[in-house]
Amino acid sequence: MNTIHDILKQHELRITPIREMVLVVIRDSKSALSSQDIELKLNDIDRITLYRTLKTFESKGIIHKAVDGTNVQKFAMCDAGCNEHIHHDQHAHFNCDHCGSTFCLDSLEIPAIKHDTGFQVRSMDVIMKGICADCAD
Amino acid sequence: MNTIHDILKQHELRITPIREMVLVVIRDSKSALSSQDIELKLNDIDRITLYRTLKTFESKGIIHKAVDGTNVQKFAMCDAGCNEHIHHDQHAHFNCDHCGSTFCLDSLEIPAIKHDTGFQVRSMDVIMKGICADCAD
DNA sequence: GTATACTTGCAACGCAGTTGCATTAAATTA
DNA sequence: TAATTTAATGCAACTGCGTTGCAAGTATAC
Ligand SMILES: [Mn+2]
Ligand SMILES: [Mn+2]
Ligand SMILES: [Zn+2]
Ligand SMILES: [Zn+2]
Repeated sequence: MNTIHDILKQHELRITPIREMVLVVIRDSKSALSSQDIELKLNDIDRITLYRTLKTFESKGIIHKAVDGTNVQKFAMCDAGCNEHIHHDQHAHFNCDHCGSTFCLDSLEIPAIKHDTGFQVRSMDVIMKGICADCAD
Repeated sequence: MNTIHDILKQHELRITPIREMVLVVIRDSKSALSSQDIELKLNDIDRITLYRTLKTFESKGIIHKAVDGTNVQKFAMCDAGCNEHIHHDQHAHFNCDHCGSTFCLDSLEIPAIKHDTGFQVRSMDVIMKGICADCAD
């Protein structure tokens, strides 16, 4: 099993109360979270420390940015296999027009799109917009 | 033919020197432009006026945002058929890792991606990252 | 030409995110 | 367990992109 403690260890990060709390919040969320989302769930966490914590987690392959077309960064857990060197989070993201939540669509297969345009594609992001399952009810 | 003058008229906008200048810059650019990009090409244009001009153009269907995964808005010309009510700019965008330029890939067909996830998809953005044709040389 | 409605320019502001630096705390070692 | 080392934290100040309020200026319609 992968406890929060283990995850931090595995990525060679010091175990601190802030890191544990932040990682718990991200792990237990169904949707990707912004820095502010997390700030609201954790009382009295320092804004700057939180930004730095997120950057650290991202660089270590613990979390990834969920590109959703808004101008606010949102983060979600990475695959188990991600690390400092390799991020393989090639899945689409869904951003709800109604509630603003952003979800990872891990299960969704992104087809390699053909192109003979002279552009060398190295990675791709797919952003879907619409109404999320919760808001559809 | 569609002169700058005509485009503004067709979208029921007053003809002003600033609007003409800004639209010329956007029309003549191969890549999507940020507010700052435009500011640098036009001497002494007021920052705020420029932002408002871009918003106006966007709302009228003259230009559209080129979603490129950066946190800076970039704009490019719309299809001839876009207007106040209908934007149909459903094409991928390419953002160069090397020079940072963003290009519309109008010719590129975006396949409807299958999904049985409970999410109602209304629109989609595709962002490709890599090396652009110019930087590949 | 005059009236009207829209556009422009300036100042001040809001918000997400960053940088510098002193203080504090986790891990290592003895 | 205590000393040492190295990294994390917290505060202040700052940057950059974009917005809002308001007074002055200008394009358009009559
Ligand atoms: Mn994701
Ligand atoms: Mn485009
Ligand atoms: Zn929703
Ligand atoms: Zn390039």
